[in-house]
Amino acid sequence: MVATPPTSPTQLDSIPSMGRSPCCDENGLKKGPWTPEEDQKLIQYIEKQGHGSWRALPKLAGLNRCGKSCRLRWTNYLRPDIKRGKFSDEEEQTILNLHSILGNKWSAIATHLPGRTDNEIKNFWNTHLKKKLIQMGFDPMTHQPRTDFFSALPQLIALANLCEFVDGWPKDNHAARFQTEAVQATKLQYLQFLLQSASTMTNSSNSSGLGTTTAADLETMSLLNSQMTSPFPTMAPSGCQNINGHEQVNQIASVLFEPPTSQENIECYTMTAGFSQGDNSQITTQRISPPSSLPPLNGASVANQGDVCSMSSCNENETHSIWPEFLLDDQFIAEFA
DNA sequence: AAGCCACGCAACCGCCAAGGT
DNA sequence: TACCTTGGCGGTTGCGTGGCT
Repeated sequence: MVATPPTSPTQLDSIPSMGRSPCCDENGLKKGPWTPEEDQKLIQYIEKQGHGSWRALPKLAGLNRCGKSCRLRWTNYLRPDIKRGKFSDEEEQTILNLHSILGNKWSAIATHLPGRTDNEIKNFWNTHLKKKLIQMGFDPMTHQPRTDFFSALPQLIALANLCEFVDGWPKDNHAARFQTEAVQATKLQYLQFLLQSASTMTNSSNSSGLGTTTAADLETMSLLNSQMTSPFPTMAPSGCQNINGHEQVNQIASVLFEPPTSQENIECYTMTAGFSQGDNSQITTQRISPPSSLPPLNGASVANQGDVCSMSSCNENETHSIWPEFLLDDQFIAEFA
């Protein structure tokens, strides 16, 4: 079988020095971009003899290259089973899922994507997926929502509330649109956070490590991830409904809002997320330990040790205070799914 | 038309682990 | 056991390209 060099000779001829230029030529060995002639020599030799010892190969194949360079050229570019072209949505999703589990183990990830090289996946990650995750508010390394989200959220919400405050004033299109977008972004981030927290819990409770991760675990994580990484949360509530029982729901609250652990009273911060619905209800969250530089919004409260931050539906004008317990019920999930 | 800049990607570098002597 | 060789991996670099001003 003859491998087709992905870059045609004419293309290469027109590109005198693609990629990194030769920085030195230790031992007189050539470095830098491969020419079509070199590619042909390498392909022909490996097809006839196999690569055997990479160190010995260059001499035997008549190439003035080091073995390492030959191996790299073959495995990343000339190998006949390499799949070129854009990554499909399925491949992208696979990379995201595997990266959330394996991290930057590109070679391990590549074993799950036939025809794709670790180098290609790595490049795709660095140029596309990483940015995509960042744009969506996720830390690309941990796949968790960025930890600076809640510290940035109050400003966002304060601005949104400001718009509400001046509701009586004539609102221009920009202000109205900003408020809408702020609310949308808040909703998106919040729901993604919920899902990710659920995913984390599922992962940690069902498996103690990679070696014990079951197919069911992977399936669950994959499901949650696929919901999480969609451009806008249109997920069905089923992902959350997998979490059975009130106790686990309260664990989510713990993860989300980090209840106070000290004996001292801690200032509580009220975040009005403003998830306005047709029935005029809102989702209101209470958060412990606000950024000290920002004043509390909408009526500060004091939380005692053991209090669990709350999130519940309430009417627009209801006084916000510490709720006795966190309740994430199916109604909420369904309401905002 | 020219300059600037961000992006994509091939290729190199340095390190590490495994296997052989 | 220590050293050497080899292959493999992840991080990084730097050039070409295309879009924008």
